Formats: sequence, structure tokens, C-alpha cells
Amino acid sequence: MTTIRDVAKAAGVSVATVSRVINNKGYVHEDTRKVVNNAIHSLNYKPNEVARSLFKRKSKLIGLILPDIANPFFPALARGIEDFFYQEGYHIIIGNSDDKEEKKNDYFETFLQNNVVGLILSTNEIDLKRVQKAKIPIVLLDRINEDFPAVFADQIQGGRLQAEKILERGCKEVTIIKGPETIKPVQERFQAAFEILQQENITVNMIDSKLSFQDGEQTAIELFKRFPHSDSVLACNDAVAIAVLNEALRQGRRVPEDIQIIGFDNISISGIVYPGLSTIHQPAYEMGMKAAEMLIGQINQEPITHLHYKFPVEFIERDSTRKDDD
Amino acid sequence: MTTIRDVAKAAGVSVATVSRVINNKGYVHEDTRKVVNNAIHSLNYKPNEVARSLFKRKSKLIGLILPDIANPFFPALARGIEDFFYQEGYHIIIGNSDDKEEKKNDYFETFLQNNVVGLILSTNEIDLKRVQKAKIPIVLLDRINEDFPAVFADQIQGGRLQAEKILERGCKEVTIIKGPETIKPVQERFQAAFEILQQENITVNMIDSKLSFQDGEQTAIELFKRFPHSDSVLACNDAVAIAVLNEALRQGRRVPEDIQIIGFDNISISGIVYPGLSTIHQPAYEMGMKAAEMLIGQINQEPITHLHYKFPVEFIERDSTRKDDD
DNA sequence: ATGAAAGCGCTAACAT
DNA sequence: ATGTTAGCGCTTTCAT
Repeated sequence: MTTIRDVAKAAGVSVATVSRVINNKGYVHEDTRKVVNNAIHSLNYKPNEVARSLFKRKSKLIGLILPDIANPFFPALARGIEDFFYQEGYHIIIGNSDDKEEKKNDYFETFLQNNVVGLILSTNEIDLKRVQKAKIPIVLLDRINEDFPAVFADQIQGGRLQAEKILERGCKEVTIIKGPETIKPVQERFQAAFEILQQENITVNMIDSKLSFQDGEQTAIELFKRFPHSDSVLACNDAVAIAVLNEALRQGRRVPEDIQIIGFDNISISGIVYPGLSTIHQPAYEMGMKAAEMLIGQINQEPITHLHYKFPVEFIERDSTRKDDD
Repeated sequence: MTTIRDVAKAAGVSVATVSRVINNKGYVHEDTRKVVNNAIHSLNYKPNEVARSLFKRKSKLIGLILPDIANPFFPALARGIEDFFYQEGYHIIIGNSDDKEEKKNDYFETFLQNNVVGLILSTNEIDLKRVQKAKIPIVLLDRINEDFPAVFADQIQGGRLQAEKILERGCKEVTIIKGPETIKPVQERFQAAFEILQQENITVNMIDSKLSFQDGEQTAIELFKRFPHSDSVLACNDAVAIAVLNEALRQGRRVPEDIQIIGFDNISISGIVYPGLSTIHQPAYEMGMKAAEMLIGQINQEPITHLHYKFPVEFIERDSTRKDDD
């Protein structure tokens, strides 16, 4: 390994001078700068981030905790975050929490031990007192908390859109799939949709589900058993919606003629399944980018202008609802 | 921040003694161990990984470079890797290469600067001389190279299975979708399938595609335009296969009656789409786990028993092929 | 404009 | 069984 010492020796200067040129800080004569740079190149020297990190107590590492990277909504978030930080010379340490308290705290601690300079959390509320004590920049992503910077999509609006659009398309008996109680945004979208539906003179069924494809499969089977006359379903996310789509078709129900379905998320697969899934678009990649941008702002001590950044959502109509209805 | 000094002071011992107890190394009296542990707990002391890493020139960090976490095959790999390393107290730094030389090298360098102790690469061959020079443990995942440890699924077998199964199901004109030339496993599966098909007295069409859902959409449209009489397709991966499924249905072709489709990967969505996609199962999660296990072996200097670990693949028959044919 | 030296938090000789 | 100390590679006062 070549160190700053080697470079100093090769260039015939002190380590301090080398440090000055690699950090572009303090006075250094043009001529010596050239000599040093030559040495750096010919030795192919790269400063050791760990030593830097130790001294400055700040690394170029960002901690990212999310529930499960295998859940199709999160890769897009992660990609947005990563793309932004790559530009800025930061790197991501990633942890899957499975929404388990223990894993979250574990990651939180070890991330701190690694001098990460910032944290993005897409997982349920961590013990936030700890975060405050650690005084580390943080942004919540796809999660909301009054006291912390957060980036999220407009769940209320999303839930409302689900309800309004399905109403407009003439449903008489809608089944709403309620996601896990513990996941706030999922609850919010449910609440919003539910409230609107209740005010109407239609039948509203309710069924619980978790969020994965596999869970969706179970839910779908149960759904059609319990509510065989349901003419529409509002799903807690696209994964579950697609499972319902599948099960409906499998049972010989026509989509959207017999049953209409609206999902939530607009994951990349939703435009590719048959029939295309109508859904609420959350701009996941952009949300990831924005969260990264807000975090960098904090890291660079820029003043916080918006504590919360709310993305609008959008109804994407494909083929699982009746476009030309009336 | 509480350091080893603080603990030493609180416990009335030297830093060396504290170091001995936290590392469980060297002699330390039972009584003093207790005193020290008490101090550690009451101060809530956590050793700084960065300082450790600097001294030992080894961190608890693993570098993971993959093409694109948003591509649905990779999250499962990543999850397997992460789960394994979490158990072992290691953490993952992740980089998306987009199969770009520059990004790969960038990540490689910065990972080294961060003292990662090992590397898992799911991306196209990096400048492997560099790896050798860096003398860092490495495992290739879903990629193959004679000289480096690698974990992969049996592409030849997979390609053959695609071909054999489609043949058994009575196809007369099969279109085979060839993935990017640059991605070796994708080429291998293509080659294997193609060779078998060629020996038969049937028509074999060929079309190129990239691997994402979006690319698959284009491919699907072009496919049916160029080969309207194709009665079966062998796709380079499931994402593309699902896009073809969709387009076929959209055009009013019946699956599997008019057209049969076999994918490759068995991503989680493949069992949920309608009709269920018949495909070749690659055990992505297990492959990730295995790669992590092999890497740990190297890190711990255990002797290498197998340089390469090849997972068998399996034909999963769902509804996009004719089960009860003949 | 440059260099010497201290020190970030830790581990591992070496000494006792 | 415990303590002292050098040093991992770097940055940053403080001299000069």
C-alpha cells in the first residue's frame, strides 16, 4: 500500500505538503504542487479513507436502512439514493431491517461505529432518542415523523385517488385491502380511501394483508372466498394488486369487466403484467434522490428550508379499470 | 463520544486491559474483566470500527458491485449476501455499475480505500489484474472466470432445459430471445438452447434484447411483428418473458394455446403474473448466501476446497407452457 | 510556502 | 495479569 509518506518521499517534500495538495487547502507553490501531483500519479496513490475518517470523525459513508431490498418498491428508492451519492463521492452501507427493532438498532449502532455521516431510514421509526443523541444527520424516506426531515409521497391524496377513481368507474361493492397496521404510509392511504368510500352508498369490504407477492397470493384467495360478489378492489400496494389480478383471472373473472383493481406504488412490473395494472404512482426513484439531496444539505450544514418534502402522486390508468365507463 | 480511554479511566485500568476484554484476547483476571465490563455497559461504550480498521488494515465491510439493484434478479442475490454477512457481523457497501467500466473501477478503488475485507462482483469482469494486485478476497457471483472463485447457476443446463421442454411441448417455430453479448451467463444459456434447437427440424428465429422490463416491451412488439407465426418463445430472462406474455395477450394470442413462453430466473413475480410463467429457476437467494460464505472462508484464510460453486437449475412449469400436451 | 509533530481511537508488542 | 508505548495513515496547528 502506498501512503502519503511514500508520496512525500518521492516528491521530496513533507507529508503536510502532500496533504495540502490532495485536499486543495492552504498555501502550496505551483511548482511543488506539480511535483507532488506527479508523484501521486506515478505511484498511483489514493488516500486512505479510513485514516481520514478517523481523524475527521467523518467518513464518506451513508447508512441506509430499509425493510427489505427484495420487496420491489425499495430497489427504486435505493437506486435513486445511490445515484445521487455516487455523484457526490459518498457510498452507501445498506441494511435490511425486516421492520425488526433489533436489526434496526443493530444497524444503527454499527453504522455509527463506522462513522457514517448520515442516515436514510425507510423503516419504521427507530428509537429516535438515540438518533437525537447521536446528532447525526438523518432523513426519513417513505416514512413520516413530525420532528425529523422526511421525504414521502402524498398518501392521503393517493388513497383518495384510489377511492375516487374506483367510484367514478361505477363500483357497487368494493373490497379494500388493508396493509399492516405498523406501516404508517400504508395505513394512511388505507384510511383516506376508506373514509371516502364509507360516505357512499355502496358495500365496502375489508381484508388484511401483508405486502409481499407471496402474502398477496394468500390474500387474493381469501378475498374471493369471503367476498365473491366484490366488483372492485383497492390494494395496499402493487405486489398484492398483481396477486389479486392473477387470482381473479385464474378464477375466470374478467378484468376489468367483472372486477376492477387499483394498486399502489407503480412498480416497474405493473406496466408489464396483463392486463396492465391501474395504480397510484409514487415517484420512488425521485424520492430516493430527493432524500439523498436533503441529507447532503444537512451534512454540508446548509440551512434547512423544508423539513418535509411531499411528492404528489398520480393515478395511472391501464387496463385493470374501466377507462371508457359511464 | 466515549472511547477506550474513558472506559479505562472509569474502570481504573489501562487501555490495554480494556482492549483485552473487548477482544477476548490475552490474560485478564476474572475480577478485572467484570469491572471493565461494568464500565463498558454503564458508559454504553462501543469500540470505534474506524480506528480498529485503521490499525488492522481490515474493516468489517464488504464491497458489493452489481449491475443494477433495480433489475429484479439482483435484490434476491443482495438479500442472500446481506443476510449471511449480518450474522457474521459484516456490513455491505453497495455499488451499481450499470456494467460501465468506469463505475466499476471507481467503486473498486473507493471500496479498497475503505479497507473492505472482501468483494463480491455480480458485474462484468472488472480489470482483474487490479484485483490480483490488491490481493483482496473476491467472489464472482452470477459471473464466471477461470481464475477466480465464483458462484453461479448452471446456465448450460438451464438453456438446455428451455430448449428440451419447449421441444417436448410440440413447438414448430420457436423464437429465441438473445440477451446482450456482453453478459456471459446470458450468452451461455442462449448458446445452449440454440444448439439443441438447431438440431431439430423446426424453424428457429432469433431476436436481440436487453434485460429490463422496459426493454422487454420493445422486444415483444418487434418479436410479433417479425415472427407472427412463432408458436413459442425462449426468453433471456423473466423480465423480458413477462413483457412478451403481456404483449401476446394484448394481441389476442392465447397462452399457452397459441404461443408458449419459457423465461429464465424465476424472479418472485413470475409465479404471480397471469398466466403463471414457466421458467428456469435460479436459486438467487441461496447463490447470494453461498457467495458470502465462500468470501468469509477466504477472509478467514480457510483453505479453498471448491474454486467454483455451480448451482443446479430447475424447470418450473406454470401456465405459459402446455403441461398436458400431446 | 513548507515542515515538524501531535493526535484521531485502537491494537499489539514489550516490559514488568 | 496488567501497564506503557509505538504506530496504523491521515490532517492540522504551530513554527519557521
